[in-house]
Amino acid sequence: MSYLNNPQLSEVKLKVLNSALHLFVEKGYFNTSIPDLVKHSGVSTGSIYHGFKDKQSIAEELMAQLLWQIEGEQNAVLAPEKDAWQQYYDLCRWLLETAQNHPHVSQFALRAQHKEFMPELAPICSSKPFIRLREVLERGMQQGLIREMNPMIAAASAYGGVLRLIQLSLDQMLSQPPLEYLDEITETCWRSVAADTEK
Amino acid sequence: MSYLNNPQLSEVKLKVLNSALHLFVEKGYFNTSIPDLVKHSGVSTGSIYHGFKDKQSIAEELMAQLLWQIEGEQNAVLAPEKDAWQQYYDLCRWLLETAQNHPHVSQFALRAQHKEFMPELAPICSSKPFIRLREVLERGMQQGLIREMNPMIAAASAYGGVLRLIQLSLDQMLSQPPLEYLDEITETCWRSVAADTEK
DNA sequence: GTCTATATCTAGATAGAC
DNA sequence: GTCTATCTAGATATAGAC
Repeated sequence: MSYLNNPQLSEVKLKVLNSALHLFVEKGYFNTSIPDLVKHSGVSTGSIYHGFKDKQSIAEELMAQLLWQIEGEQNAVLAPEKDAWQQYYDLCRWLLETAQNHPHVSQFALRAQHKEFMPELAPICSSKPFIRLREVLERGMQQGLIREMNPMIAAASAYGGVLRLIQLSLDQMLSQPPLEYLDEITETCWRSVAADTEK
Repeated sequence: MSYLNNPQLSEVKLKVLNSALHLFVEKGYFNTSIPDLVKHSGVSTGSIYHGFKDKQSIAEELMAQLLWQIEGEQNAVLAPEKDAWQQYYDLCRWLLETAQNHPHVSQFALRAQHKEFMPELAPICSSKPFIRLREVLERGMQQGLIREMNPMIAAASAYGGVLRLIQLSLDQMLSQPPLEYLDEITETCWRSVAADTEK
């Protein structure tokens, strides 16, 4: 089952967007020509340009769809009654799951240099899903589970390790699939921001 | 003073490489044309192609020069007599310094999707400087300053936060220049891998 | 709405004078 | 070694039949 499956979208648009996700990640946006998309998707040039204004708008619609789907999944993962540690753990599991089961999605959302082909798009780190990652840590500070500190530092430290691990995984630098490291990486990263429980 | 200044290189090659660094980061490799390089460097098309085989080899030589220079600086930073914490701290200061004083260098080395325009280049995380980052942590484990754990996890956690902070800085998401966060981010990230000194 | 055929343009790369 | 002028290929995008 492919990741993109918004029933609002026509069959051809879905085909094109799925091919775009595949090819943009495998070859890069600029190395992917419209004829490449035609070949991979089975949709003709004319139909592509009937559905999309130009090549850039394919990337933009792809990004919008992915963000929409990511946001939905993230909301489903976040159970408000849990404490900050549990929320953090669940979010990290979801991040690693996505990297494992839909590596192209992670790669496009996290690694692509969007500025180069979507100049007016806001950077991914100011997107809703990234903001919610930070919010979990801020709740953790209010709960006393995380020590008081600069929220940006806390976010960089708590999620930086996990995101770095995902990048290493996408670069084939790990011997195991990413989820294998879930407990070890979350416990390790959490220590960096956790309040001292000793005293 | 520009970052690239290897006296082995001819004046024109240096001009071209410095312009390439600037333009590849500002506009991206694929959005930078040879005429763009001509305009920015003041070197003519003919001279560029006299010095370089093709556009790709400009990027390759740029990367090679940067890695060579980075490796030299890293060696100068690493004082072998210091303990692992001090080495880690010095390396992080050097990373943040580079991001602050030569953001284009950090951006090209850390963020560019090299695979897309230099297909046969090894990923940056398997380069010598990245390996040395990991070695410092392994020495830390031998010294008992870092708890025993998967070296990849340790590296992802200890450096992931710092690298993440650098990315946020390059994305203009921080209010202060990166070096301002040096102590806070290193102490925070180090906690994640530090051995328990209590017992 | 979907297709094929094609127009147009710009990039990378070269030729050849100096 | 450096320059200008130019070639050529392949990309995006369009036109127009069905």
